[in-house]
Amino acid sequence: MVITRFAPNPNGPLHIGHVRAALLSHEYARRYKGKFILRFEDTNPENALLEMYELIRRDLRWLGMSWDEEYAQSDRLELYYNYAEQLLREGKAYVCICPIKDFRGLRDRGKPCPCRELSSGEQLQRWRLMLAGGVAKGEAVVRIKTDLSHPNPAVRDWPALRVTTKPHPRVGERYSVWPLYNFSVTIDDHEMEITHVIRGKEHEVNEQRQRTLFEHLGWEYPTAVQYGRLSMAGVALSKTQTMRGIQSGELTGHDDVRLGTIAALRRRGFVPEAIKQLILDIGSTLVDASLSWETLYAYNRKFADERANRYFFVPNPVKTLVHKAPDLKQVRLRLHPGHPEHGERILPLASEDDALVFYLAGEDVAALQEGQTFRLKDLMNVSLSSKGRVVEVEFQGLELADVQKIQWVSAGAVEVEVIRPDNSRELGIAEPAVAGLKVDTIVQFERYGFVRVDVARPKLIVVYGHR
RNA sequence: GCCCCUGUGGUGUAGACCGGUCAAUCAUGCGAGCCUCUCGAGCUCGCGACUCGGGUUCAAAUCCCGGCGGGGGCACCA
Repeated sequence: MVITRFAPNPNGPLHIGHVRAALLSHEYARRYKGKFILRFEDTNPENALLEMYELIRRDLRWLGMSWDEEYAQSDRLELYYNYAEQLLREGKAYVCICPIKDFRGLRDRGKPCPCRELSSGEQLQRWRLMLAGGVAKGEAVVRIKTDLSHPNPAVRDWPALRVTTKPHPRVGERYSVWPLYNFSVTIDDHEMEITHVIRGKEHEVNEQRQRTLFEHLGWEYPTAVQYGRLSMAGVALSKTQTMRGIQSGELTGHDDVRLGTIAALRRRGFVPEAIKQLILDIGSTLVDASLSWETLYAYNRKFADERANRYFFVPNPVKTLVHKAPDLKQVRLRLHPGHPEHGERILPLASEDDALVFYLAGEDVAALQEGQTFRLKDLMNVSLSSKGRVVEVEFQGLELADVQKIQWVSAGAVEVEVIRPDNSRELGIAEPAVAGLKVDTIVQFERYGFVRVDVARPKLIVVYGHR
């Protein structure tokens, strides 16, 4: 049976790069009717954050993933201790108390450090002292013995467990000896009977380290698949940078629209199917890929266009008077041009003296020439008389004409604030029907773009997704 | 510096393991047109690539060597 896992460090929000590991692993397990495991790799009490566990689960669920088992490595310390002790007893690991500089000097020359030569009895003694809290942070580390002539110094006698005294957000001060990444991964991948490990190529050296431990324990290494780095134009994906930005207040949170986090993408109205499809299409080549926003938009449009109802939104509105128009009170339009079953919306018309009153987008007005005929979309043709502080136009007819069509707002305008992808704000007004929109709804503002309702009350705030 | 990986159109990919069917797939992008009362969607046509040099071979995108380019790692982080 195929068993895969996604093993995030709960030290920050998931971004599109992490999702690649998760989605590929999940998809592989599901495709072969196997098992998918979620495992929190929270063995560094220094940076694990309690709120991230649920945030990560939420992102995974949102993307349509489900897991058959869930673990947190912070619950499994005794297990790691048992293996550490076994390795020390069998002479396959040792407790090193050398200053790190000295150790590296020896390692780089392929020489053993004095600790490596001690008997297993002495190793166990040191180990018990570590466990009992008799060793300060940084004073001792358990190392796995490897071939000291390995061509890559980075894999020689790598560290497996260390002392860390900071309380862990989940298990508090119960432990002061914590396993390091390569150690706990190896133990868990074997204990959980993982058959396929899918991960980024930054783990290439780690894989070599982990293989040495699998050999010591007589275990078989799972099938490993690696993929290259994923970057997005103009987006910092790094967790540390993200967390720093949030702490300094430069970013509004883990869902700041400028970020490439899943939370940010969700906020901008990307649908999970689009993200999933894109990631699966990118696949798992070892070459680094730089994703363009255009591609992400294209994937999202495929889904969003079908679902999103249409509304008129007018940024930077300019008051416009239509003279000689018939006395119309309202117009009724479809919510979605291709889906009559979505229903209709009503746009009431305002009048002032003998004229109908509209609001048009400032940019649209600026582009119009005097005398030019254009169409208030779905309503009437008009021609521009003059552009003052108020724009004056003259009614030309109701029948559809082959002229430019622009959206408009008349009576009952609703104020809308749009959060742009660079986190700047654009203000405008929309037709009254938007007042009933619920948070999270994705709609299309015609000729403007797809937006997602971020806040419904008291003021309507939407986040811009894309054209 | 040392260890390792990788190079197909603007972008993302298929093909490479098992050389010929590849004058190279699909998507996106861009251009033209059709359609649609959106600058959105849909449809049609078009543009655009095997990093370079050598070698092996009847035959190389595919195998080998070298150059150049890109990336990762060299943490008592994950």
